Amino acid sequence: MVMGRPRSFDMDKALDEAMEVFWRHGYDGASLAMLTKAMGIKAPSLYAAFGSKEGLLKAALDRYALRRSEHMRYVLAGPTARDVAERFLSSIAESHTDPANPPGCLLVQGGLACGAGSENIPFELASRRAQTETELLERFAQAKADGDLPDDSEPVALARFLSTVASGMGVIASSGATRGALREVARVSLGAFPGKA
Amino acid sequence: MVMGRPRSFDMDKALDEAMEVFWRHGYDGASLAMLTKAMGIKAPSLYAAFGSKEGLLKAALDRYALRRSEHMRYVLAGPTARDVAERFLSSIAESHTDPANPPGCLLVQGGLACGAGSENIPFELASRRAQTETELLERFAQAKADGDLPDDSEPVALARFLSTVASGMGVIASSGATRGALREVARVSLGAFPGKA
DNA sequence: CAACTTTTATAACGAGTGGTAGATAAGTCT
DNA sequence: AGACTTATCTACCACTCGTTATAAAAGTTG
Repeated sequence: MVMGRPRSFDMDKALDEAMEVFWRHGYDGASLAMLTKAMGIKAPSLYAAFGSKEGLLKAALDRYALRRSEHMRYVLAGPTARDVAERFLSSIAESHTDPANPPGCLLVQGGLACGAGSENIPFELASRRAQTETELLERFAQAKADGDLPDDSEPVALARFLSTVASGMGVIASSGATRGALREVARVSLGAFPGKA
Repeated sequence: MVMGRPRSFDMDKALDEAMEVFWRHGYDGASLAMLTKAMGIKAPSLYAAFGSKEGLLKAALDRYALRRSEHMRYVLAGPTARDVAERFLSSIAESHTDPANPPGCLLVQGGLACGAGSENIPFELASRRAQTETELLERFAQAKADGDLPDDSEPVALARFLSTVASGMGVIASSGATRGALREVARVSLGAFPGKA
């Protein structure tokens, strides 16, 4: 079996560039012209590699998830539920204002609302956001079973609360909120979490 | 002076329809075709009345602000700062899941990220969101001065926290979160607020 | 080298974008 | 009624959108 002409661009580098464009402009706002220019390839190469604009987004989201899974591993490894919450919000304050990336969260910036023909993108993003919430939920349910969280605590509500605050932080970060402001939100939010003051 | 042919459509009705389209599809995702169809007018009438697509958005945002100002008057009239916070979050849980409107908040759904040529829309939305935060801030600063809030409380941080939670609720509402879920988030969030348990 | 497979670049596709002339219709005021 | 002003309609503008046909280029394998 013959191999054919090898790909002349680095897929991961190209995906990082595409991720940045989607992050900054959203799915609808990211045009093929922007994407191909940022990725340094022409449209046919893009379509050969990713199938469609939506396919490219999903590949970029997969790569984004890869980054986040490292964060989440650290977050979930917190010794107590409260530590997990603290790590979760703090790491978001940092990552959402990391000057190496566009401000905010790709899963929020990517598109809450889309035009005709892109109706499923918001669902795609929402399902990826839900995954993080589920991870928190499972961690808190375990903490409750272990007696780390009080018996009257509500893991579902706590996970949803943290996930909601995280989305909110994504919104204000994209509007220019500083890292200090996000840290403050994280600190105040933690006041709603059971455990030592 | 002569008056000319009178406008044959109801501006407020048309703006309500435009608002709904922007709300559901975002600024970039709302095409002129969608807008004119929903408003029941043709493009030249739209441009004569609003100048541009962006002008139409601003007019719709003004009308949206009008609605919200009624809510905020009630919210800010709460007897204590904690009541204000409770009213704020509760009213958002209701309004963001009002079946009469698209889910979520127009100021979030409208566009956190936009394409080329619409770069100022996110700023426009952010500045309107900031207004609500400022109103809360002023109310809490007053509460602190009155001794309603403790001396060590931070009105800026509290207002920002509530505003962030509100944005987060907008995000999860647009992803299909139920009214019950939003109420739960509101209830948990209130735990971060100083005052009686 | 020659056969084969895949990627690349050029160029274009039809559809849809926001926006606008130009003509016509519908009112008001003298 | 007739002059005047403004709104509405039809048709269209140049442009961009996501996507793709075609053919040349660049490798690997026999």
